[in-house]
Amino acid sequence: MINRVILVGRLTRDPELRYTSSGVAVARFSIAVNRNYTNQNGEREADFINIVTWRGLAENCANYLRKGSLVGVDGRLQTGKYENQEGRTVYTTDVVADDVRFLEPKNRSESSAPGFGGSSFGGGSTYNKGNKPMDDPFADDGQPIDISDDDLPF
Amino acid sequence: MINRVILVGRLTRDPELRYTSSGVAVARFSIAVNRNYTNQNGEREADFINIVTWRGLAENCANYLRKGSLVGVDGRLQTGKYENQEGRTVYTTDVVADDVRFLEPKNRSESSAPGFGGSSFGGGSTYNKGNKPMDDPFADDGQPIDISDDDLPF
Amino acid sequence: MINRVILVGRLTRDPELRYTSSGVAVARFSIAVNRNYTNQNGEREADFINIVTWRGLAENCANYLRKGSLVGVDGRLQTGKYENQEGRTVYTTDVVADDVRFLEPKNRSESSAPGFGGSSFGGGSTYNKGNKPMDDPFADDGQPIDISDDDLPF
Amino acid sequence: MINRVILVGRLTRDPELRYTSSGVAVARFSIAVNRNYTNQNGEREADFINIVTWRGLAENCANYLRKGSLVGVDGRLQTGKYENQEGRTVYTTDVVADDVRFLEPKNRSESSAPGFGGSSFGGGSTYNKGNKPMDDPFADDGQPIDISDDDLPF
DNA sequence: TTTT
DNA sequence: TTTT
Repeated sequence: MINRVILVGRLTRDPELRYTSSGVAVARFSIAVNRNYTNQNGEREADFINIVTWRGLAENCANYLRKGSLVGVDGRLQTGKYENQEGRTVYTTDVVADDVRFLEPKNRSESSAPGFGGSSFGGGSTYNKGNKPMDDPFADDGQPIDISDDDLPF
Repeated sequence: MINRVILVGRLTRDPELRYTSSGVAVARFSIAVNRNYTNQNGEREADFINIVTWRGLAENCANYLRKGSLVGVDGRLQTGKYENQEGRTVYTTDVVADDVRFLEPKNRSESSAPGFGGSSFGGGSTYNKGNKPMDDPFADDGQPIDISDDDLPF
Repeated sequence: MINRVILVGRLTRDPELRYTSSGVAVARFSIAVNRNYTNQNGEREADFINIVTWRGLAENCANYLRKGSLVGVDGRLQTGKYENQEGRTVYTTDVVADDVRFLEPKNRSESSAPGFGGSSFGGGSTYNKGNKPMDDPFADDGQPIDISDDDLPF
Repeated sequence: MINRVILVGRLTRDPELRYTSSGVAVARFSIAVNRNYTNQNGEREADFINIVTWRGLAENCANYLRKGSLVGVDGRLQTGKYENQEGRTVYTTDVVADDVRFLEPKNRSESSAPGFGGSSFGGGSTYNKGNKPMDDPFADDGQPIDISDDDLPF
């Protein structure tokens, strides 16, 4: 059925990259999405949403995103549950991203995220085995960086 | 910031209608959104998402929706937390709906949801105090019922 | 960049199926999306939006959808232009669908769309060459039919 | 029915502000939304989408956005038609924005958009007659500027 | 467990 | 009529 989520927000921490036992990359991070109003105390609140990305997109996120990075996320809501230490069921809600866009100009990222842009795009990754040319994410034009995973079958 | 969720799914239970201490209606329900694939066991899984609606929309949902009703939801993700009985922090994620659309023809709903259509649209509600005519939600054309809270062109 | 459109509406005519010179299926249709308010004359207006689908999804749409079918569409906006007979530039805006969901129970479709459900799902199609089992679109539970194209690389 | 569009793109020109005969502000502009792939010639194409905003949001867009500004748009598709000079029917598709977010840090906008931030927020406007404090769009934190027309929690 |  |  229709299940679509689109968010713009900032990473609350660096992405965490893992690999499944079968070698598939998974990156997790959380973004703060500021609400468009201030509360009774004049404070701007935020919603904190967990993002999960897979495979090439996961590796790109891990390589290029840092705490504070502004991103656009296009994905789906996914719920789950597990038992915690006390045997209580904990319910989870994540956004599984189909696409993550880096919405900051290159220079800002470089200055504000030390050690950020060191690795080449997809370096050390199993990504981009296909026949399409890999775009340079730090293109000459200062436009938002595309870290899509569009070309892959799943 | 941008925070948008669009879902189509079925209510897992009847909506629960409450009123805040200041008299504002709030309806809560959960919808099952079937995933578009089957898992390893050939089963179709679903995501179960909590929906919150306010004011006139809440009352309309309470009046017209029942367990099993097919709806379209347009809203925003909202996260929160509270302390449970053991003093553990529980994190919550809900969709606060701006709009809920009833996606079933009148007749199906009547037969499958006994006692469903009894009350008049918005009856007993503070809704529709404005000057626009209230549409009959069970229109003559079998088209989806609109139970929006936003009756203005802009 | 982020470009996402989600619509629920009814087909204004049967889908039109074509094939590109390289054999790729394309289906086009238009849906009417009723606005959630009535105009000054008490009429409910609609927006009429052109939908384009490709490959397996195109064939499924052509096989299963008819004028009047209620669908959910998840896709992207795509603009283009061409020269008309008088040499004037005509600008076009379409939604290229990633996913189309059939939002009607099996029985309603059969009665209201004569000749509709005759062919088997994907019959005569090049779709589903992959290794995933094909779901019966007319499942036993009256739930909306999934005609996704998820498993394909583009 | 469900009709939702979310876009991130850059203005192709300065917004054009008009007022209806009854004094309602309308701003129009077009944004370029880059596609997430390059075409056969290695070029990155874009979709060019017309945005319409009303009232306070229109005035904020006119005050704060310029050609090249990066924005997030949350709105609905609206189609129309008119007769051109030769009596031909021209079909139009616009996005009527519920919300527009300015996705650039303050400093970048200042340097790249000369004369941009001169007027005070909503200056000369009928907007913000309500009782909520107006947020400074150029806040101290470099966060994206909120130029919403919906300042209420629900 | 929260960003700017 | 197209942005970076």
